[in-house]
Amino acid sequence: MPKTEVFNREDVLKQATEVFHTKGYNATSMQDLVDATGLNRSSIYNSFKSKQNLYVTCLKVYENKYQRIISKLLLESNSPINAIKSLFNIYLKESLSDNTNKGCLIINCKSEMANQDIAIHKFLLNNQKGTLQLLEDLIEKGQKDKSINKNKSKEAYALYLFSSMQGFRMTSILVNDKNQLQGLIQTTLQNLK
Amino acid sequence: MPKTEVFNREDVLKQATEVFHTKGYNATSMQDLVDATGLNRSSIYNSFKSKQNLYVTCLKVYENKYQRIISKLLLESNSPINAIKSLFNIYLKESLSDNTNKGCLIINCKSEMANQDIAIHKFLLNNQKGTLQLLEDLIEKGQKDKSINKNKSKEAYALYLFSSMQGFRMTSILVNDKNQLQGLIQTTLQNLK
DNA sequence: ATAATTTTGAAACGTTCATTTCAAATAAAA
DNA sequence: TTTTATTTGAAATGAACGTTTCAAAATTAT
Repeated sequence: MPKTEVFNREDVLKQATEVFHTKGYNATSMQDLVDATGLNRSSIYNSFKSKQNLYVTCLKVYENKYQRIISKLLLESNSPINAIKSLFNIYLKESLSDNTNKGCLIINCKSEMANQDIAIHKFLLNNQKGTLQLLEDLIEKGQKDKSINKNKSKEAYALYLFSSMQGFRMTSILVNDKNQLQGLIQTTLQNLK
Repeated sequence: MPKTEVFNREDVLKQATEVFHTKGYNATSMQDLVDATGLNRSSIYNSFKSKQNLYVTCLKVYENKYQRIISKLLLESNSPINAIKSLFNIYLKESLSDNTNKGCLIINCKSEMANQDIAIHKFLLNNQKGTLQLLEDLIEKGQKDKSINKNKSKEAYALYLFSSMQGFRMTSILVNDKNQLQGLIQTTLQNLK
């Protein structure tokens, strides 16, 4: 009986994410989203409820994308330390290919919204928890196979890497030199060896 | 002949900075600034030209504040590595005492505005250049007095610390546990020893 | 075909935005 | 005290904001 959605939800979210990523939440207007997606205003509200809800949906899609990337990477890597290195290299590659220097959507979100919106605050806490857990598991393995030293606990190293990744993604907004960024990754990881 | 400004410019900038710091640039309205400063709309425009110009002025005041803190700290510290440690500890202290978890004004600015406003982009580049130069000088001294190892060049370690500081300040937005943050500083600095 | 249900388009909602205007108040210099 | 330059207050500017409304179009099942 019902007429069904004609647009491709995945595409629309991709386009909306691109806008939020480039301009941030507050600088993105509903008109920007209408223009970027080609959808009608009311279709957006019909399908995504509100600007804030659409934003959170984009965050989750973005989060999922990286979770899939990381999972794949873990399977491909022969050792935990190489998996970590590959992860940094993905950030490096993305940064170098992004001419608009947008940085990371989730880090931008944290900077702009963490203390302003409780739903987003919750999302960020959950994202952090998951990332730390994943890193802890990796480090535990690395410390067992001796590719990572035992100077610090897995919890300490996980937080270190979590923090380093945020630093790297912030740094690579204004530093676009490949050698410098590769050096930064090396320096960061030398701490674990 | 002229009637002179009655308000205290320093106070007004402090109040405006607080608003920008808490809400970010785009979420801060002129009304917010009027409310926070107690100034009249037209007085703000008269004295600060525009919202964007006021924002940049606040950024510069904030930057100066830290430059003064760091200078003082360099004089007080007996060694470069301790100066660096003290700097991280200042960030730690600020983070723990900031119940609103605002993060760093300049990092928030980079995340929100670096790719949106060329005047701000320029400010950020200059800020980065100054910070890196200061860190390089410190590291050079540390490598001379052997408190910092020579595994990497002073340029590489300066970028590492610059990046680590950004990571730390991002991390401390959602991690408020003193022990964890102290551990993070330790882990970060162990790399230099 | 018809009925049922949803999406769509266009316009309008009331609010808030950054900025401007301008006369009144103010204060230093003459 | 008058002149001169500036700051102030309050109101207004027009544009943009996020969201709602609702009739028309569209699509599927009967």
